[in-house]
Amino acid sequence: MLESPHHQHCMPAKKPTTTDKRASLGPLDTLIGYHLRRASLVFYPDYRKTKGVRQGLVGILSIVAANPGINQISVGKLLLIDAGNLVELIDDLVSKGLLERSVDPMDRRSRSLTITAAGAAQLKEILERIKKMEKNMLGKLTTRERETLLDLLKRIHTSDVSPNA
Amino acid sequence: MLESPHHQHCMPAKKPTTTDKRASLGPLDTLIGYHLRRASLVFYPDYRKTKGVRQGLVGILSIVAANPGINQISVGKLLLIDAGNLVELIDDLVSKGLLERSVDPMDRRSRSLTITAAGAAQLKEILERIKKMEKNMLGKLTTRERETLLDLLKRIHTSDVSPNA
DNA sequence: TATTGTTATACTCTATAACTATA
DNA sequence: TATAGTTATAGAGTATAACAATA
Repeated sequence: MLESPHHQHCMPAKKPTTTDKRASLGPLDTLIGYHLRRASLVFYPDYRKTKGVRQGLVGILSIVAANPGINQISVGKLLLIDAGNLVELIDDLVSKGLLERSVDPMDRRSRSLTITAAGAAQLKEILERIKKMEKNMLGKLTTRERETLLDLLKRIHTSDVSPNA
Repeated sequence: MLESPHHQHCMPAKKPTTTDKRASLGPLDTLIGYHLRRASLVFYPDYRKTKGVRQGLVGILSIVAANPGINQISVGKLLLIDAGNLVELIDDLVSKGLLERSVDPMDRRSRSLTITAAGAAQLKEILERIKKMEKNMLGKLTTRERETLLDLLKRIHTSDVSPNA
């Protein structure tokens, strides 16, 4: 997104046209889903700028690091990534030497994933960058507020409810 | 996402393989960005299921309803949708008879957008569904917690900070 | 028969750039 | 020269389905 609407501050009161930027969101402004999405977008672009890392890659590295030998299906379930879409992501990490994929001798359908030394090093580096970035972006929140936010978010997405009405 | 990992409850303790679903997220679990994204995904699919409405459409209708005569650039800035990507979305709404688009006589470059009666009716209906859905999904939170969440989210994404480190 | 992984495909979302018409 | 809108294109993200190997 190149043109973010965050320029109100240092602007010399541009001549208001029919549609100035003081325009309102209308009822959208009352929807939690909208603000959740919007807040998550604040973080999203920087994930990608961080060393060309795509959406799932940090997640995959983190999970494999924490669960050596985990298989692809399990990783996908944790990250809500479809098995079919996971294949290329892991191909990518394997080809970069960050992960190793081998047939699980206990169940030859499964691929046993482990992180390499290079993968662990890269994960560490990326996590440090992300942490620093998050600290920057959450500067307006107190420590207590950040804890509250994390708690509320977890309680939302750790729900079993999958309403369809 | 067909296979969500929300099935722990009624399952008769499946034989644990090398990689059971009690696997951990690792350091990912400490990142606010991850939990924001994850929580926003809880809401996202249902937006789309609601009458085949795509990502931006509810937002566009809501903004045009609140700001009759607004132009496309302004709508795009409010929703962080690129001007080029907005065209087809508005085409869609116009072709469905939900919006009207006309040349602004004061500035013939601009397109003046207004919502139709059908558009207003549909917006009202969709908003009611979304509100109901949100109430469902936020059932675990008290009213006070919802207010807190909304406040924290707004403070995150209403930031002027766009860190690049 | 069910599960793991793979391939293919299609659709949405996002990003970039070139172009027009107006200002 | 700058802005509003349009068109085209390419890349990610996501969803669906068919298939092989294995259980």
